[in-house]
Amino acid sequence: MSIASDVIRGHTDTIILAQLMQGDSYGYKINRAIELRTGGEYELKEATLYTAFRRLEQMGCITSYWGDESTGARRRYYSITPVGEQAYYAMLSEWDTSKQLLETLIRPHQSS
Amino acid sequence: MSIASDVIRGHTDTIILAQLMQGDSYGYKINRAIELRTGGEYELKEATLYTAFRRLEQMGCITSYWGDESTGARRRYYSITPVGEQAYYAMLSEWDTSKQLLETLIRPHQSS
DNA sequence: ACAATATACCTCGTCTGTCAAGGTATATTA
DNA sequence: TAATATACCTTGACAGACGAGGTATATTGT
Repeated sequence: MSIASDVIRGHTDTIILAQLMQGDSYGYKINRAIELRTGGEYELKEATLYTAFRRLEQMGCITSYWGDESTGARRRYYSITPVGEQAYYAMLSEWDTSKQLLETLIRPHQSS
Repeated sequence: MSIASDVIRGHTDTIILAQLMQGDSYGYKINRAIELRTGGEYELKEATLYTAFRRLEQMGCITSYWGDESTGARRRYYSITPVGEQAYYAMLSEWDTSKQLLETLIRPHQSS
């Protein structure tokens, strides 16, 4: 993968919450959706993904339940909570702020 | 500080190199310049800053030398190398790519 | 029939970057 | 003479990412 993980780091939660804003989903599908949306350029590592689920659930941002698939592998579905929605909007807002800040700091500049 | 460090994380090196693209400078001054440019919204923690200097020097991106101040505290100046300049441009390019990618992934969207 | 692949979940241990807390030393200002 | 500003530094803890490993079911190819 071409994108350094340190640049994405800290956005994993936002990415997952963005997916869950569309409705309940499960790990594997979320990762496929991410892959699809980025044209195969990016996907979360499984370990990262499931770590994030645990973290988000503990923060009260998501809840989970087992699907009732009668066939195939079992799926654990995740649902975003009101707390999660709030957190999501806050993260979006913070992204906008820090994006501006970074643009200011990393572009060539002169004086001071 | 209002900006979550995890969002900035991974950009420390780029920020420092951007400063050094303007010419040689030293730690304290670089941090003051960052503070100035962001209107006081952001500054690197000292431990982070000096860790980054060590890392960048080891990567061959910067070199350092002691200033010849006859008064006041001694200063260690840093200079960006050709390797560092190349790395800087690569980081800028990666920022553009990952910024696009993130925009795609974190904004509200429908269907998959 | 059997292997390979896809779907789907999970954990453990390591690595890396950040940073709180602590330290040193000199110069200026109150 | 105490506080603040300038200027450097290290240590240890912490958190997030992820490589490597594991389990189990369903489908597809040969």
